[in-house]
Amino acid sequence: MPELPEVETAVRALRGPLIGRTITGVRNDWPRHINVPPPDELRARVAGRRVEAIDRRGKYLVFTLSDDETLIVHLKMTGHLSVVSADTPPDPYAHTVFELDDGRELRFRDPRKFGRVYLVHDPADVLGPLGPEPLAGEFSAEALAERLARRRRVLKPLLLDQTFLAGIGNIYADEALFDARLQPTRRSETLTAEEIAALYTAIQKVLALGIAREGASISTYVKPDGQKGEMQNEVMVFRRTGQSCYNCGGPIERIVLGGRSTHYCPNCQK
DNA sequence: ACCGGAGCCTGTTAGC
DNA sequence: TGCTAACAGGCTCCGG
Repeated sequence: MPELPEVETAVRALRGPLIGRTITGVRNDWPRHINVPPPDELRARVAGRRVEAIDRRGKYLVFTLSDDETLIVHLKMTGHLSVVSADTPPDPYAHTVFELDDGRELRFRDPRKFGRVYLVHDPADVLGPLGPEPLAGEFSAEALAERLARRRRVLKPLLLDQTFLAGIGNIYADEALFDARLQPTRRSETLTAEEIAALYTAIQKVLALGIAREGASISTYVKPDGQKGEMQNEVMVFRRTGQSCYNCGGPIERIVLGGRSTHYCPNCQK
């Protein structure tokens, strides 16, 4: 469920309680939650390591540990990270738990079990295939145009392709396309220079707004402290099927593209 | 290169 | 109200 703004919100909230802490142990009741290495090896390599930095790349959380170890977490659909006292009642959905040296623990709650944990020496082993960060300074409208020129794809699935751009998911793809006034079914090679500029601006705008509002609590997403974000109040089309477009008053439509629900205004988006 | 469909999981929601 | 089917903010693999 979490996309770039939700993951960024989690990263910012976790730095305070985690940076400087030492991980003393790992519990796991669903081995497939740990992608690499095998759970026993991960436990051995993580124990005694200190959390030195927490960053985000696309939808991944990246924990830089001491001794050249990097812990990477992807929340997928229902993942949630929180730091709580170790005597907090156990959570049956917290399939992977990192015990800390201050009597607290980092819980990776994940009812659908799609999330994954990685421990690597080289973060590129996991993050290598990702496309550019949409909010990074070096990502320009020209860079977007250049990447678009190399693809011939329907816009919506292209925006969801993490090797094209990192971090956009279903909410922010629909919202960016509405803001750019582009039909989700438009093909990437048909965009004019003006439309590419509008898409570039729209992507930056909706992602920045999502971060400012600390994520969209439309389904199950909550911040690490359990509180809801505010981005759900700013959504123009996502899951507004049948409701009135805030721009023209016409009904928002829902179609399926690339197997994903897609919401748009057929009147405003061309 | 790109597209559609199945699969991974389980909880919630929509519809009859 | 109750049951069932559809749906879910992600991503990978496979065949065409």
